[in-house]
Amino acid sequence: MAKRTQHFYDDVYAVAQQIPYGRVTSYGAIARYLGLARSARMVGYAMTNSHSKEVPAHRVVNRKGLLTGKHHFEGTNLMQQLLENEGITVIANQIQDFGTVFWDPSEALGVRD
DNA sequence: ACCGTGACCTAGG
DNA sequence: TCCTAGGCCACGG
Repeated sequence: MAKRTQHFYDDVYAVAQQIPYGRVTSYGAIARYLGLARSARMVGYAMTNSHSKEVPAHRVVNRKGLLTGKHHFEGTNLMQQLLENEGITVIANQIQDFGTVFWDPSEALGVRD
Protein backbone atom coordinates (compact mmCIF):
# COMPACT_ATOMS: atom_id res chain seq x y z
CA MET A 1 0.00 0.00 0.00
CA ALA A 2 1.22 3.39 -0.77
CA LYS A 3 0.22 6.81 0.47
CA ARG A 4 -1.12 6.57 3.93
CA THR A 5 -0.86 10.18 4.98
CA GLN A 6 -4.04 10.99 3.17
CA HIS A 7 -5.74 7.91 4.52
CA PHE A 8 -4.05 8.25 7.86
CA TYR A 9 -6.88 10.11 9.53
CA ASP A 10 -9.53 7.89 7.97
CA ASP A 11 -7.63 4.80 9.04
CA VAL A 12 -7.37 6.07 12.59
CA TYR A 13 -11.06 6.85 12.67
CA ALA A 14 -11.88 3.48 11.14
CA VAL A 15 -9.95 1.61 13.80
CA ALA A 16 -11.39 3.76 16.58
CA GLN A 17 -14.88 3.01 15.33
CA GLN A 18 -14.11 -0.69 15.55
CA ILE A 19 -13.35 -0.48 19.25
CA PRO A 20 -15.95 -2.68 20.96
CA TYR A 21 -18.34 -1.21 23.51
CA GLY A 22 -16.85 -1.19 26.97
CA ARG A 23 -13.33 -1.53 25.66
CA VAL A 24 -10.45 0.87 25.18
CA THR A 25 -7.21 1.00 23.26
CA SER A 26 -4.13 3.16 23.11
CA TYR A 27 -2.74 5.56 20.53
CA GLY A 28 0.33 3.42 20.18
CA ALA A 29 -1.72 0.29 19.54
CA ILE A 30 -3.57 2.01 16.71
CA ALA A 31 -0.34 3.46 15.36
CA ARG A 32 1.31 0.08 15.47
CA TYR A 33 -1.56 -1.50 13.62
CA LEU A 34 -1.27 1.15 10.92
CA GLY A 35 2.46 0.56 10.75
CA LEU A 36 3.29 3.88 12.37
CA ALA A 37 4.44 2.61 15.73
CA ARG A 38 6.95 5.41 15.94
CA SER A 39 4.39 8.05 15.19
CA ALA A 40 1.88 7.46 17.92
CA ARG A 41 1.63 11.20 18.38
CA MET A 42 -0.02 11.54 15.00
CA VAL A 43 -2.81 9.26 16.16
CA GLY A 44 -3.55 11.55 19.05
CA TYR A 45 -3.27 14.53 16.80
CA ALA A 46 -5.73 12.94 14.39
CA MET A 47 -8.20 12.48 17.24
CA THR A 48 -8.23 16.21 17.72
CA ASN A 49 -10.02 16.46 14.40
CA SER A 50 -12.25 13.48 15.20
CA HIS A 51 -14.87 15.82 16.62
CA SER A 52 -16.29 16.06 13.10
CA LYS A 53 -16.56 12.30 12.80
CA GLU A 54 -18.50 9.60 14.59
CA VAL A 55 -15.48 8.47 16.54
CA PRO A 56 -15.55 7.21 20.14
CA ALA A 57 -12.48 9.21 21.09
CA HIS A 58 -13.17 8.54 24.76
CA ARG A 59 -12.21 4.91 24.17
CA VAL A 60 -8.70 5.90 23.19
CA VAL A 61 -6.20 6.54 25.95
CA ASN A 62 -2.45 6.42 26.36
CA ARG A 63 -0.23 3.43 27.04
CA LYS A 64 -0.66 3.71 30.80
CA GLY A 65 -4.45 3.79 30.60
CA LEU A 66 -4.48 7.41 31.63
CA LEU A 67 -7.12 9.78 30.25
CA THR A 68 -4.63 12.25 28.89
CA GLY A 69 -7.11 13.70 26.44
CA LYS A 70 -9.94 14.37 28.88
CA HIS A 71 -9.19 18.05 28.71
CA HIS A 72 -10.20 18.06 25.05
CA PHE A 73 -13.74 16.99 25.90
CA GLU A 74 -16.47 19.30 27.00
CA GLY A 75 -16.64 19.95 30.70
CA THR A 76 -14.03 18.34 32.90
CA ASN A 77 -15.18 14.77 33.46
CA LEU A 78 -17.07 14.02 30.25
CA MET A 79 -14.55 11.50 28.99
CA GLN A 80 -14.51 9.71 32.32
CA GLN A 81 -18.30 9.64 32.51
CA LEU A 82 -18.57 8.27 28.98
CA LEU A 83 -16.23 5.44 29.95
CA GLU A 84 -18.00 4.77 33.23
CA ASN A 85 -21.24 4.70 31.29
CA GLU A 86 -19.81 1.73 29.41
CA GLY A 87 -18.91 -0.06 32.61
CA ILE A 88 -15.33 1.09 32.80
CA THR A 89 -14.06 2.21 36.18
CA VAL A 90 -11.93 5.33 36.18
CA ILE A 91 -10.14 6.66 39.23
CA ALA A 92 -7.98 9.78 39.10
CA ASN A 93 -8.02 9.72 35.30
CA GLN A 94 -6.67 6.19 35.47
CA ILE A 95 -8.62 3.31 33.95
CA GLN A 96 -8.92 0.42 36.38
CA ASP A 97 -8.30 -3.10 35.14
CA PHE A 98 -6.76 -1.57 32.07
CA GLY A 99 -5.34 -4.90 30.99
CA THR A 100 -8.83 -6.39 30.97
CA VAL A 101 -10.69 -3.68 29.08
CA PHE A 102 -7.78 -3.07 26.75
CA TRP A 103 -8.54 -3.87 23.13
CA ASP A 104 -5.60 -4.36 20.81
CA PRO A 105 -6.49 -3.81 17.13
CA SER A 106 -3.38 -5.65 16.01
CA GLU A 107 -4.53 -8.70 17.95
CA ALA A 108 -8.21 -8.41 17.06
CA LEU A 109 -7.89 -7.39 13.44
CA GLY A 110 -4.67 -9.26 12.83
CA VAL A 111 -1.10 -8.12 12.91
CA ARG A 112 0.39 -7.11 9.58
CA ASP A 113 4.03 -7.80 9.38
C1' DA B 1 9.12 28.05 3.85
C1' DC B 2 10.70 27.98 8.94
C1' DC B 3 9.51 27.24 13.84
C1' DG B 4 6.94 25.75 17.72
C1' DT B 5 3.51 22.73 19.55
C1' DG B 6 1.26 18.30 20.72
C1' DA B 7 -4.91 13.43 23.11
C1' DC B 8 2.56 9.60 22.60
C1' DC B 9 6.13 5.88 22.94
C1' DT B 10 10.59 3.60 23.83
C1' DA B 11 15.02 3.38 25.63
C1' DG B 12 18.67 4.36 28.83
C1' DG B 13 20.46 5.74 33.55
C1' DT C 1 10.98 1.29 39.80
C1' DC C 2 11.02 6.30 38.72
C1' DC C 3 12.84 10.06 35.96
C1' DT C 4 14.95 12.18 31.81
C1' DA C 5 15.87 12.61 26.99
C1' DG C 6 15.09 11.84 22.21
C1' DG C 7 12.31 10.73 18.19
C1' DC C 8 8.09 10.98 15.45
C1' DC C 9 5.25 13.64 11.76
C1' DA C 10 1.38 16.76 10.78
C1' DC C 11 -0.60 21.43 11.32
C1' DG C 12 -1.07 26.45 12.46
C1' DG C 13 1.05 30.94 12.75
